[in-house]
Amino acid sequence: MILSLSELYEILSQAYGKQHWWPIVQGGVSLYLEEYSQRERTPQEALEIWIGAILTQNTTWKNVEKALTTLKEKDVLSVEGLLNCSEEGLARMIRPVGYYMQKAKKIHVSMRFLATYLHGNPCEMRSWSLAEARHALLSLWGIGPETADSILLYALGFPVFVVDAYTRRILECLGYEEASAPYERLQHLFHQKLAPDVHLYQEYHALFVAVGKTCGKKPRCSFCPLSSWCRKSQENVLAGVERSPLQERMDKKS
DNA sequence: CGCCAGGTTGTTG
DNA sequence: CAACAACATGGC
Repeated sequence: MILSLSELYEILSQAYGKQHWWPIVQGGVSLYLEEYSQRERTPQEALEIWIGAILTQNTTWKNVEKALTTLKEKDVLSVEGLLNCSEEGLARMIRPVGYYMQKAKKIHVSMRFLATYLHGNPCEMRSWSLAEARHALLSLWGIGPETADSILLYALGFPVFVVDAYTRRILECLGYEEASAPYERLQHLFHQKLAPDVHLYQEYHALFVAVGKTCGKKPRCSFCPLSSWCRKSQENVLAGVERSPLQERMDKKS
């Protein structure tokens, strides 16, 4: 039998502990505070999460941290502040995240939306229905399903499950047929099997990222808490796919 | 030097 | 609708 989604959560939760997502950047470092799960995000925090969700598209968080730090130093991490920057100027400030021209434009599009429909306050979206809010986000250029759901779940506190590349990879390793299904179908699987609990969804997605880092395209099965349930683990050990850094150097020489 | 990272959009069969 | 290119920096 394959692991149920509830069992999977328990295993990851015990292996990695509380993740306290989504982080807020302060003094150049990311803070993962317990209080985030005990109160609603402030408008300022919600905006930072919104921007961060765009910046982190196909990029490491470390680079997003740098960009957010620069935006704070320049004191432009606000709807008005960002709209007062030219897209070129904004692009320069977020350069480390890559795709900076596109992302600068994406940020402007979102900020114009916030200024026009929400008085510049993302938290006002909490009075919308989940369906309306999600539809509005997806209509914005630069916001796809994962970014929309990250904003809904982490900035606004809607009970939506965030699906990402790691989610697919892990589920595939565990033998789930749905792993390659379209985004909404995979999301439906989680909504169907788990209670609509915001805190659970926030932690669960963060845990997928945590375990996903040990199970990249270079699997490190010996450090993975899922190895005994994982299809690939056995194959990798037998086929010698998992290499130590030393072995990898040897491979390159020959 | 090559591959990859908490995706999205536009183009093509 | 699936497959693919383009977008681009930083870390290992």
